[in-house]
Amino acid sequence: MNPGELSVRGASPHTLAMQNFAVAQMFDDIADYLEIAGENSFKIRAYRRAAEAIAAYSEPIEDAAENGTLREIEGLGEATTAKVQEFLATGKVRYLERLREEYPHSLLELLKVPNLGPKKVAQLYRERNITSVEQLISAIEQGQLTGLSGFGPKTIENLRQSIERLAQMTTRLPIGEALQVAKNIVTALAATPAAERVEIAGSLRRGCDTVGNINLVTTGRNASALVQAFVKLPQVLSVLEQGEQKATVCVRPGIEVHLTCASPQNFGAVWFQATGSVEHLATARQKAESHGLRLQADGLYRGDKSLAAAEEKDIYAALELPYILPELRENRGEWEAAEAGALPPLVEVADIRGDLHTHSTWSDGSVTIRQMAQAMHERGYSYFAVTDHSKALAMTNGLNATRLRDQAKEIAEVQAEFPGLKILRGVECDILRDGTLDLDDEILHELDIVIGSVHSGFKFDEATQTARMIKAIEHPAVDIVAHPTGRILGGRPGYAVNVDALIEAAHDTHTALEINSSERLDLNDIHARTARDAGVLLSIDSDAHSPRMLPNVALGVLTARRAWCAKANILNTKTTDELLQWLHRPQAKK
DNA sequence: GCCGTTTTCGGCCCGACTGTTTTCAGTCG
Repeated sequence: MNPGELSVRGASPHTLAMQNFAVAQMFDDIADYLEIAGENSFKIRAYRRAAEAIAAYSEPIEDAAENGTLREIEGLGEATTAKVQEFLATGKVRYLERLREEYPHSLLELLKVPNLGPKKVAQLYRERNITSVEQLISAIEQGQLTGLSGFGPKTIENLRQSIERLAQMTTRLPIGEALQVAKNIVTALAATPAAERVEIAGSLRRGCDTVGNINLVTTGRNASALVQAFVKLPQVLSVLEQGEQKATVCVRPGIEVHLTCASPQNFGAVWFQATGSVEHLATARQKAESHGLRLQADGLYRGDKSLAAAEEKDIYAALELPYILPELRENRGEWEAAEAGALPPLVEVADIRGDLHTHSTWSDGSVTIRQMAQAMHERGYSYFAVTDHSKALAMTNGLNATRLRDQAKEIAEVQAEFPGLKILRGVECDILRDGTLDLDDEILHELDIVIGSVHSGFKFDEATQTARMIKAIEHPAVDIVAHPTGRILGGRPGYAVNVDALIEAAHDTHTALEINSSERLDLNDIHARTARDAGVLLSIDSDAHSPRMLPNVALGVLTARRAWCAKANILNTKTTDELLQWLHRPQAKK
């Protein structure tokens, strides 16, 4: 896809947010090319910062361009401002066009292969004329890399495995991105005259952490007009299928959006079918049969007679069951629970009273503690924890004991300005390779809250990794273990670790485990369910490095709901007093 | 390329690991 296209297509008023995305992408592309070109690393960082600044900008970037306030955005200077304006005016940037003439666009895909950085990509291009992942695979298979300096047998084997893993991960879209894409289309479609109701269905509605494609269900007076409007949306790159009642389009390479039009009378039945899961539907069909009913893709039937099912609850009612929420529809016990009248009450975003994992400019966060406090206050939170990185993570300017004590002074000042918001002194302390913590006990015990995290040693075998993490869980100072499996959606799988053993240790030591709501969603729904069943408290945190990441907790809440979590299973639904009491809990630590 | 400032240019994000080397380059967090 040519990112330039996005901007031209993005001119519709319903896709303003896409402009920020497209402009940020433009700067990221420039940075990628410059890396391959071996440019000055600070120049590259300047372009990355510009990309981040625009992605983080909360208003449409074209408004800032019109108002002449682009330069006020931190990270944009003379050169980048000019490029934003050129891009908005023409959909192109000549500087980037020149880079594209020099380097094939597919080289940027190669950069996404783990263990393959800009230097090696440039080398593969110069010395073997390899310009794409496909060509790299074939070169490896045909032994064309042997003799290339820096590419020994281990490196080549690592690359082969990296490409395999990458292929597995890029076929599915992380839920955060999928929701953005879907909401954008829903908004645009809902604004067309033909639409009455537009709803998200499929795995996205069930809150799965990644989705293969996006499903939408609509009603409207004129189905074919709706389909027409859908395939003509500015986001659509190509139309894959088009009928009277449904259509499938491609909105990003590999990402399909299916639209099904339903009549208002059977909307519930169609939405139910389009939501899934396959397993939940199979059980539903069996139960329908035992009630003398038939569930089909287009509705609910008794014999040949179509029964009205305008809402999903009509389907469950026909099965003499209470409504089952989409997040539970996985055939993981929801039918039995529904029959027993024991469906769990699920935690909601509104139950979250604070955020226990956040960063500030003291380490790698992009805003000050004061700015973060203001954002927390605006969200209506009762408390939040400042948990910057510890010194082992040197790249993030991690804190030692001295700086943590200096930080305490600033926290006290900001605390005085926000009397209704409890600001906890914390740290995200690295769990070192041997399972000890990066800071000594004296400073850790001064803090209100300590998060333990793994940021190194990803290649340990399972037994070593598990023992290392249990050692940290057993440390008396550790309150929460963050992102316990280390996975990044669409980025990397987690390290090898026995999560059941971690959960057991967390249970024995009254330690909470995190559902990290950033691009990780770690723990995932399955592990979180195990933790919940074991009575381990879960903390749904944003891991925010800027205020714009705070709303991500909604994704963590979805994961918790898929794990059958109620409010009581979540640490940060506690009131401030309850939380402070918990932080002083008697710990069965060894 | 951006920023801050001493308004004209120097500083900006570091350290460990891996695999390849034969003393270090590349990648990653």
